[in-house]
Amino acid sequence: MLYKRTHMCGELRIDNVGAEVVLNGWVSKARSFGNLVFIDLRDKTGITQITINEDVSDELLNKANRLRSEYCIGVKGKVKERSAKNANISTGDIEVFADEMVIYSESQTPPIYIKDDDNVDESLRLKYRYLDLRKSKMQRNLAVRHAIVKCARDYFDEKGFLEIETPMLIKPTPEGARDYIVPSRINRGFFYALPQSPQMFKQLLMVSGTDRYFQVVKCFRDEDLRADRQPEFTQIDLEMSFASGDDVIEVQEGFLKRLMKEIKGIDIEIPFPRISYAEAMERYGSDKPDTRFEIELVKLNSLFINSPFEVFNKALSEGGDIRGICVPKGATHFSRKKIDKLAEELKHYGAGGLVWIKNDAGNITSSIGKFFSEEDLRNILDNCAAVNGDIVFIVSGRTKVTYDSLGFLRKKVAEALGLIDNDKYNFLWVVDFPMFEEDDEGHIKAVHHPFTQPKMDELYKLDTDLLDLNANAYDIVLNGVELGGGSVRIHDKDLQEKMFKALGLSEEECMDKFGFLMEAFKYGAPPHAGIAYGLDRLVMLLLGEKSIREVIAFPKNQNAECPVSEAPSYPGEGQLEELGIEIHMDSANNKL
RNA sequence: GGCCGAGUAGUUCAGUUGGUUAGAAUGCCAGCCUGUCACGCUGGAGGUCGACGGUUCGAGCCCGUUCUCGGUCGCCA
Repeated sequence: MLYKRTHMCGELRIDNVGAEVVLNGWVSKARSFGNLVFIDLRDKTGITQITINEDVSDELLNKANRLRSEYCIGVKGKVKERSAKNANISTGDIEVFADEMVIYSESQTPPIYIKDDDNVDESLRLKYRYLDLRKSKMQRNLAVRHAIVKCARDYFDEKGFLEIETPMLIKPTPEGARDYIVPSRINRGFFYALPQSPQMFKQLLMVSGTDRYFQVVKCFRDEDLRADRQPEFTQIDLEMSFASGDDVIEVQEGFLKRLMKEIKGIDIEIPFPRISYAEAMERYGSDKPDTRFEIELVKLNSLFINSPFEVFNKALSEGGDIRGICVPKGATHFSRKKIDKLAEELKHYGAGGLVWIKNDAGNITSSIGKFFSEEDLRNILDNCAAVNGDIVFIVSGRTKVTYDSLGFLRKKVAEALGLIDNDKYNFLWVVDFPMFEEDDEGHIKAVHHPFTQPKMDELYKLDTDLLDLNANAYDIVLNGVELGGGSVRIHDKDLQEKMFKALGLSEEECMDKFGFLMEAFKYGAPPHAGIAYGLDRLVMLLLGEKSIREVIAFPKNQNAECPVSEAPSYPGEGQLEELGIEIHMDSANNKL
């Protein structure tokens, strides 16, 4: 039996009093007085109180007394005004007096509570995700995600973009992140890869004359997980022909402005500020700076030439730097113990130690007090614009170490001191990324990807100073999180070949990996540029969530497993045999 | 792979210096209850203290190993 519902559980209001209604949903809570039973009936829209007493029939009352949490039921009844109203819920003015009720299915005692502030262990939530998703917060998160995607589709449709699907089974290109590999039965011994991004196909679409492409697309990377990183994630991916970087940025600012208005009801100012990668690193120690608070890095090298503190001398003589940050009103907040703990955390970033100087009510103290006079210490404080009550933290070492440590530290202390305004949405373009960087083994690799066009006026550096060459690339950053990145692409075959060569790829490798793109570039490729957003991160930020798992229906756990279905699993001998695949048992983990 | 944190009832947690039968809240079960909405009252069930090993007269607690989960660094063109 199925009752055809007339309303959702969050809909009925005082105006509906007197109406005969039918509701379907789950028992959120049953409160029984024996001869009077109240049911909080829940669906994704809210809760309606169902009232059942002995006036109708003993059978109905008995059935009501059998109800337990999460039973799935249908109710027919009449809307009445409540004698005791509940201001906490939207339907609190009314209740439905049940005439009939059907129990669609019973429920065992659920392993997690279905309420928003339930701080149950995350692995339990993920295992019983279908129960977790019954929470109103999770339903809201899914709805907001939908609204964001719809907004993107509407906006880009209006701007002349076509949503076009690109293949999910593509050629493995083991550059950068690890691919997920899919065996082919028809081509035994050969494999597809799941795309890390639709990059090359969207460029082919530009060659195809599609002009403006976009796609809401799943992407896959077989790398370790984080709170903001899942092995399968969704991008809003787009590409524009005959477009400069500025053209792309302008369209995106229109999108993000509209998105913020539709989703958050906030008017944000465009155009967004733009800062260069070099400036972002120098001021914030990060290529995705959170600009909601003022703390900035200060380079202090010149203050410590031939200083009595050997550690700083060593850093300078090895070509490193000394940088500091001033934490306003931090002098009393940071005890020795807290500072030691921070120093310990900074070791992750390669910092050998953390030097501090406090101005506590005019009283200057410092971890390097015995090396410097009070006058010297005051001079350092002045250079960091520190005033009474402030504390200055200083890190020395390789340039990257000072950036990474202090970039982390400025965020850490801002959080600790409550300096971050959570209602602020600071969008920011970071531009002029370097084209190449050196990894630890001294290999040259692309910072962005090898299809990124260099700054054309710096092109000569391809032959002289690769590491000094900047890319025509841009990242969109919101509140310290990289929301997306894009670039002007190379559309010239010769330049693309030069890029591959600079990356140390042989002609043979290039043809094998990227030959089809190079081939396409022989037939009139238009200048083009694009960008891709991490949808999950975007939704996370707009909802104020700390993890993208909160905005993904069925996320993977830290071991990249699906806790609901228990993927991945062993495919079975038959399948493997058909694919011509043999598992070396000693290399497989002990789950086999 | 490294580092940090966590693992005790279905769930969230407490558990003192190593000492009798491991507690609380909530949930669950039973009974009573006609205006609750964190309903109330009475009673009850529920534990391999993640696992293994060691120290000890005695281990939830100390030591070692290991497993699981989360955070993070490496990694993420």
